[in-house]
Amino acid sequence: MTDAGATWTDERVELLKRLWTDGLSASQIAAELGNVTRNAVIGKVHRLGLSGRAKDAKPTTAAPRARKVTRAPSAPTPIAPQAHSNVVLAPIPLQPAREEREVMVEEEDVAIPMSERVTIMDLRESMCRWPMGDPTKPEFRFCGARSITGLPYCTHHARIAYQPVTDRKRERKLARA
DNA sequence: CCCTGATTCGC
DNA sequence: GCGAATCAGG
Repeated sequence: MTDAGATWTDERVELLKRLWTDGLSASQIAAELGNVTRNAVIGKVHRLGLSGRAKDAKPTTAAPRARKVTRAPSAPTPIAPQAHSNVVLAPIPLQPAREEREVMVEEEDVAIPMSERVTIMDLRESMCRWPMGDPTKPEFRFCGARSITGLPYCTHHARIAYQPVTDRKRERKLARA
């Protein structure tokens, strides 16, 4: 790949258009595209002639805050994935090789407070999008912890997601001597 | 302080 | 055309 993805290809422009029309904020889109800042996104949006998108149930500025969804305890509303096909798509992290996976699951289980897990409806750009569980099931959740600004994951999951596949385990052990 | 989009202007 | 810096605001 000669270009590191930091160029406006047709695909990226299409995604940009779709996300912008869907009401996502520039920074959300930037984080989703990767390798671009929110300024770049805004600049491109204006150059494309898209500004002020649909005036649909939008307050004034800012992204649509997560809505609180009330559901009856006896009849939990399943979250249908197909119903939100044009909303935020969670980037599925690369699945590490078996050795890494053991470590990953281990740490994940320990470090994540269940109380912070959120559904896609409550997911915000500033929240960790680490997918948990089967996306086809209603129980599917995201980590939801505070994400690093500009990254889709919290510090914990960013570590896991972006870990170089090289010797980090040995490094850790050797470092504590 | 967190965030939003809008504009300018050097590249 | 591009986007960082800046501006103006919630």
